[in-house]
Amino acid sequence: GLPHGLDSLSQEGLSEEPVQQEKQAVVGGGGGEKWGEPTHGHDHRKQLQLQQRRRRISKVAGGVAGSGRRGNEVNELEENDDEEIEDQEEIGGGLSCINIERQREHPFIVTEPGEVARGKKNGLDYLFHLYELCRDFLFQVQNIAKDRGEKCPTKVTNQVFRYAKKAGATYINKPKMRHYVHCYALHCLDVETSNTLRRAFKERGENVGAWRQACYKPLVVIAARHGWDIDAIFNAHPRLSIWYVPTKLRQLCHVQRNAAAAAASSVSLSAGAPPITNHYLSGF
Amino acid sequence: GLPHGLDSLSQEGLSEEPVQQEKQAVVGGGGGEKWGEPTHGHDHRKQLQLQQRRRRISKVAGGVAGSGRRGNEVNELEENDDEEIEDQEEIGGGLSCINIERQREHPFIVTEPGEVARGKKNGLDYLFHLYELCRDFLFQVQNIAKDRGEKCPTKVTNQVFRYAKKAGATYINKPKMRHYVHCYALHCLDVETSNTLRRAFKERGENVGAWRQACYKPLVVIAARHGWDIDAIFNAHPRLSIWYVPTKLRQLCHVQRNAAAAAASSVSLSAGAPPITNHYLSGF
DNA sequence: AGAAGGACCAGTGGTCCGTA
DNA sequence: AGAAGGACCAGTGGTCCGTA
Repeated sequence: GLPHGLDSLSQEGLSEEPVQQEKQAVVGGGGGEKWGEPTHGHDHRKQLQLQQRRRRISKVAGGVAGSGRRGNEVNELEENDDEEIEDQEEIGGGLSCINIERQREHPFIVTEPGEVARGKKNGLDYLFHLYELCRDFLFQVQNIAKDRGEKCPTKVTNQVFRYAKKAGATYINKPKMRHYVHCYALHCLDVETSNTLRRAFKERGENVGAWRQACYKPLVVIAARHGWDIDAIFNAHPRLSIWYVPTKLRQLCHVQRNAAAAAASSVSLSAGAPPITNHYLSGF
Repeated sequence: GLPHGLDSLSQEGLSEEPVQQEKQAVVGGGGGEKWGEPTHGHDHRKQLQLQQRRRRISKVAGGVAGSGRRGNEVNELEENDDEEIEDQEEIGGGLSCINIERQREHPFIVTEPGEVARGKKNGLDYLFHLYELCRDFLFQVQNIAKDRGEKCPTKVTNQVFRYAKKAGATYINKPKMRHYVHCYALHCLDVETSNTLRRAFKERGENVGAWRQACYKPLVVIAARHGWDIDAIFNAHPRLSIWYVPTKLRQLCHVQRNAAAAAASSVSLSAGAPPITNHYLSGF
């Protein structure tokens, strides 16, 4: 296994207020492995990031709710959905609209296994740790749902992200987690290869985007060994089964399966035919 | 099992045109058990049912599509989604907007196992048969998805209903199928009880709604025997696992579980306490 | 009154693109 | 230029309620 008991690191340019960011310490399951306070971010007061393409009015009400119009057959069961996790403090309410906190997480850099990122960066062990946190949040949402006799999610859904945010884990968000799912998948399915890749890309000084791209190929190789069924591969792994298979990974497996089949059939037609190369996976 | 080779019955007031309603005979899987031409409906030319609360413009484009904005990383893969199942003929296009065909299915009546409904009615064997048809349509959608390397649905989703409609099975629709899922569940899980219930309700001259309501109780009893896990019960059954657990059934199981637990604990407190009665399940 | 189903709607999966 | 994530959008699950 990897060394996970990383040291606390300097929190440069961070934490001007006691942000409630470790409220998820209450999380059940994986529990106590205190994750060495990485260089998060989101504490520095800064210009409010005013992305207002349309700016919906909704303040994202309810919580672990069902969708659609409510049935009224058993309506004695209706509950006013959970505000149990206390509200985040209102942002941008009063006068000081200009100078309000809303900082992003520090960007990831390619780190070796066990290595903690320096400066305003986050390392890959921390990235993978976020996936474990999401898993814990899913477990909590599942327990609440079971307790209430509601539909129980099997995957990390919007509902889980909403729950995580309410619990104070503001550094978890859907676009980020979905972006790196396949990297986490490689880490789960073949740590050796994942670690080797990390070391190689760090040594070469590659950026996170290049490393992320490179994670696809070994996954496709694994898929090939399992009859190209990437869904089955995800579902068979206890930590991976809760994540949706990323669209691009699914497509790559599909393309490669077809390419492999075409190559095989052309070989069977003319025994000396050259293999068909596929350009999606070149560049590693 | 039940006698499924029912005789063809008179098609009173039906079929003025060769409606393409048996196009799903191409369906793979369960195949050939020709289901005795029940008194469907939807052939009689009648006043166009003009439900226009808002009347969306959309003509329900694409088919087995993914949602959201398309990724452009592997965009050579983009396909123009399936119009493979030919379009239904345009309805309400020209002059004769008034006198156009759009009839509903005949209503269900409570029939015994093996009994075919008389007159402009449909029987319960036919109802259950529709669930098998949906299963076949799901298989087809799954095969197409696998073939294309797309996400593969495990349940009867909107996509499957859309596919069924395109395939000409206009008598299949989501509200109907969802409405009677728990009746089909009882039929799957305990045919004996289901058949007994049908005979009893037919004899008493009860309507379909009353029979439908009565199907809940035996299911809750089954759930009690399986630790109240209605999801597990559905998932364990090959024909049932493709259907979402109906909200009301889930709620009833939840309420009954709590009631049973309360009763048990009150018994353990004072051995002679009266059982707590639950009114959701009375009336059977 | 009893029932079939078009149409609606809140919340989903998916990811783009304005932002820093 | 590289990256984080708010916000968007097409299509979903769920079922109401205008209709016959």
